Amino acid sequence: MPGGRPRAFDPDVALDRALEVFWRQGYEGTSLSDLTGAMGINRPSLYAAFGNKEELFVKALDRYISGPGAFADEALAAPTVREVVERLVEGAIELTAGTGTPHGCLSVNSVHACGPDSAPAREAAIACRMAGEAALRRRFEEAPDLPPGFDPAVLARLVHTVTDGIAVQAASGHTREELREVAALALRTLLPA
Amino acid sequence: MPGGRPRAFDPDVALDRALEVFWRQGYEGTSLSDLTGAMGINRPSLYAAFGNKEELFVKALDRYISGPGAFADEALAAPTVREVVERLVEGAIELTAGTGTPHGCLSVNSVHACGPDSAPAREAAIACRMAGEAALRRRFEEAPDLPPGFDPAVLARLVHTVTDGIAVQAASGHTREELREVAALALRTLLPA
DNA sequence: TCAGTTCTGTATCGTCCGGTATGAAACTAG
DNA sequence: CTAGTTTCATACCGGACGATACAGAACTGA
Repeated sequence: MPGGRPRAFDPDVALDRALEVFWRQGYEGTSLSDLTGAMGINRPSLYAAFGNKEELFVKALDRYISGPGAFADEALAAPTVREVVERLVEGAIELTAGTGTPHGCLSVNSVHACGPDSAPAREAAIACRMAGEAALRRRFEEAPDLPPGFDPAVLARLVHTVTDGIAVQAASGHTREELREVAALALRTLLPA
Repeated sequence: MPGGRPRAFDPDVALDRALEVFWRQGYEGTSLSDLTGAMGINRPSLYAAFGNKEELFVKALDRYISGPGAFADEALAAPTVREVVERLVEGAIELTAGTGTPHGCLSVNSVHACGPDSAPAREAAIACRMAGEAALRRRFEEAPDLPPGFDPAVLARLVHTVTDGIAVQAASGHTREELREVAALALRTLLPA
């Protein structure tokens, strides 16, 4: 029972590099050469470690959700409905228009990978999005401070719609400060303090 | 001075077919074979009539704006700020989640075509979006009924953010009815009647 | 030392990509 | 009918795509 030749790269950092490329260029806009170049490995190593382009994307998406996108789950623990929404919106702005990371949202981006060969990546992104929206709805359903006349499911969908819109605006060049103004107006009209 | 062999296809119809393909599959997800197949013409005819893939996309985007997307300009003529917003949001829902057309928004979709070869298409989409947002801002700047405490530029950006979000939601499978509930909540909190 | 195993590097596979050369077909003007 | 012009249809271009075969290198256990 042997050990074999050891890996010359760290799969975790390689996956982080892959995530960064998918985030910046989208699933359809990213080639294997882009990936191997950024990951610092060659093709057979990529296939041995991550399967293929689709599986690598799914792994990168998981890492995106549990890394840069972790604020979304954490926000649900905030004590009030307003704070939950506030932290979600602010987190979305930081995620999609912050410094040091590509502009836009990997998940929103991947929803728009609708070419014939991109169905698996697209469906993985949609599944993530549905799960996030369902969690937000459940949070509102159990909220004693939900304002009267607010349907939990509709509010969750509206918040999700606004964060999606923020991601699109960030991807098309709006700055963090511009989006903060938008978020402030949305918050003060939707849930006056 | 001659006439030459007459065209065997109607360029307007062919452009509409191309628009439909770009709308459904995105710029990066659409190949020339997809286009020629849907347009019912062959490659040299496409190049002679429309230039190349990029130029064809820009022409299709123009048609999208002046056709299915014409509600956006028309909405600006509504008498009140609230009606302008109402018509924009309802038009966005109909455009992106209506029947008989692909789900999602061509312009929002194209913002996410961020591969190395898609820069021209992406920039054309962004230019369209900026022009639309600027027109909305000017409409609000000249509105006597703008509620106090509302910055015209920020309101325009927020409305645009919501319509962008609606497009993303539609692209990821939400129905027209679900989005109507979202729009109703957004409207009644943002601009109470 | 050497068989057994795993990874690396190169070179390549077949396919599809966007784009075009070429020649026949279909028209107009004389 | 012919010359000139434009479009159509086929067949093809070089290159990039995602994915892999293969051989040598680097390790473990005996």
